[in-house]
Amino acid sequence: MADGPTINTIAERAGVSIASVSRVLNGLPTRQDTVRKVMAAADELGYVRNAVARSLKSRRTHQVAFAMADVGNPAYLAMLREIQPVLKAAGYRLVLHSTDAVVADEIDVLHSLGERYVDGLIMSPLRVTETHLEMLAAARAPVVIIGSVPEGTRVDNVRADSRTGVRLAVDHLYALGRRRIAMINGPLDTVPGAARGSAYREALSDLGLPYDEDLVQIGDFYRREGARAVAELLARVPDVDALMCANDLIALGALDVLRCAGKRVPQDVAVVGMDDTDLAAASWPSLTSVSLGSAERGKAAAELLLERLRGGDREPRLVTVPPRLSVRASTAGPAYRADERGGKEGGR
Amino acid sequence: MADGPTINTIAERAGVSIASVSRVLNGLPTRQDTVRKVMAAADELGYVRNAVARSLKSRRTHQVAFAMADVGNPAYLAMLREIQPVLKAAGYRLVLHSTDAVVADEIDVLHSLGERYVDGLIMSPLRVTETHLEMLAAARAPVVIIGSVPEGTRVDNVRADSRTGVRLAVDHLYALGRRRIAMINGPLDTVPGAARGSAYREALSDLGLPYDEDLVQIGDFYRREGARAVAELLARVPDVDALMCANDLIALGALDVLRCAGKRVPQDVAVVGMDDTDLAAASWPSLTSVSLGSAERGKAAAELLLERLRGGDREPRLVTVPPRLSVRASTAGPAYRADERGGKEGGR
DNA sequence: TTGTAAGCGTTATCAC
DNA sequence: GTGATAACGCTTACAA
Repeated sequence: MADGPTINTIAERAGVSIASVSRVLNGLPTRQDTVRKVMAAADELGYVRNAVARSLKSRRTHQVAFAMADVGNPAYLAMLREIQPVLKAAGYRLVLHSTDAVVADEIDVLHSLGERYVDGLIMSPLRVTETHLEMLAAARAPVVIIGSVPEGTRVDNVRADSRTGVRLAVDHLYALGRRRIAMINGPLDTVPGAARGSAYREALSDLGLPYDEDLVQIGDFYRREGARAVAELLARVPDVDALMCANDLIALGALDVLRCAGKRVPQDVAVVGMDDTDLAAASWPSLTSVSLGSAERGKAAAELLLERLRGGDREPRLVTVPPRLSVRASTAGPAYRADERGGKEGGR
Repeated sequence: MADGPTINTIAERAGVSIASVSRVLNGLPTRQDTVRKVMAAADELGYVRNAVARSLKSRRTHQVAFAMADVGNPAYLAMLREIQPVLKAAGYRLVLHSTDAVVADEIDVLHSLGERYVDGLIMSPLRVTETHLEMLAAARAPVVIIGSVPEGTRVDNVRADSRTGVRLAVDHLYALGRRRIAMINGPLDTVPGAARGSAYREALSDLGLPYDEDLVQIGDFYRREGARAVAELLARVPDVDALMCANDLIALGALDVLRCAGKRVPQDVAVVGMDDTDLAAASWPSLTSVSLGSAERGKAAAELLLERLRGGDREPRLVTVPPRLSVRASTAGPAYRADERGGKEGGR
């Protein structure tokens, strides 16, 4: 692990100036003879360009940061899976931050943009505070936010349409004859929690169903929390006939509890998840889920950022990705059709 | 997005030299008055240290790369989930590479270590070639390999014990009375494929069972490939009574096919997966799976690397993580006990 | 305690 | 074409 060779080392060995070395290395017009000498020296020394020095000079790091709320959530991983190859193809490295949905950590990431160790940032905050907005406005590098930001925020923004998404699900449940449709949500002070909660209310009202507070249970976006929430709900409303869960993890928790409680899914209680993650296709019964287009959002975000990095000094853009309902056994059963499975996975 | 302030800007504004600014910023002994002036100027200007310039000077980037074979494989994600916080706590950023198990990409990553954009690398190659070994030997920064490397390779190495892992599974199946235990494996030229294949053979022989080539089916480590492999196997050996699958994705594919074929799991065919990913707990029937300690391996790798980065110029170390069998419904059913579920998930 | 100046490894602008 | 030389933004002797 000795000190690597620099252009100085090469220059000495090749008997030319560092300027010439740099020229050769960058393919600028140079006499053939010089080229040969430099290349030979570089080869022999096993020279590799120092990325840090280049960055200092060029003011570009060829790195992009992706700050996700939670490395454990398959929905964010789906984004990551799309972001990674897009950036890679464009010659950018990916710096991964996990903020664990802690606001302070997100602010940290935003602040650290000033350190200029990345050329841009894709961030998917669970909550958007005043501080977020201030820092966004002052950001010294382009940022793309995945998730809704307040109107008028001057930032590239990719969002899901959870309103339509929830409506797809609720309409589906309604069409199946369900009338006591409960909502198991995450914290209401999160962006998705708030959006999905109000979308549920709206969807019910559009169907002419009453909004019944007893049918709403707030937990958190984890499986165990979901299970707990559903247990509470069941105790309170034993005759619930459908669960609209704010994400797939909650829905899996719901399945656990329903099974324990001896409820049949979907005969007694139909269950819908959101995000349409790999888990939805793998679970039993396989889970009907609303895809909010995590993958597409990731891809769109990466592309917006690249565009910006390529110098586009355009107006901030808003991309909205349409939702899609994947109907599976947890609502459409009991007949289970094998061909509904196996369509979602991809990776090893 | 104007040019940010530098220590020069601050120095001017505070009426001191850049050296003083640097001193204050680094907490070196300085007169109170100077400290105040510098801090005030820095505050007003919204100064943030330039990480690139610091790195060039200090020769440390405070970045570590993790090169994983496949962002889509939950086993690698489990590693990532452990690696991330360990590095973060130590003040390192995580640069994520996905090599898609392409050897050339892995070599690229190894090569790019010479660019010195990271202080170290954790890599989990699916195949280990001569080139890998050469580049490892010549690497200009510390590397930790997750996965087996040949004896004598001078590199920190964290490995799973797939031999014991496979044995746990095969013994379990044997104890359940299964005698026609098939192996559904991935490519034999991969590190895990080779290890798991020979471990299967050994486990059988130790149990006094014959090794029957008909019972071995090679596919790939994906769900769909797993399904295909199992379909072929079933056509050839209809009376197989147990499937030892080389990973959970393959096992999920197996479940798909068995269901289609009208086989009951586990009554007709018992199924065991490997890696014990989240999917194993979520699937139906829930999947008995051998944990090879992905999470622990990730953590161990991160810790080894940090130790090395902190200057330990010690001998290369080998850490082996013990496997653990998680018995679930796909072998122990049909009785399904709800408390077997919900124990594995964690993230949102 | 403070300022001057020399790097860190590049790229890029000059004269020659 | 090529070689000095000056940045890029920072840290750190060394002098004052």
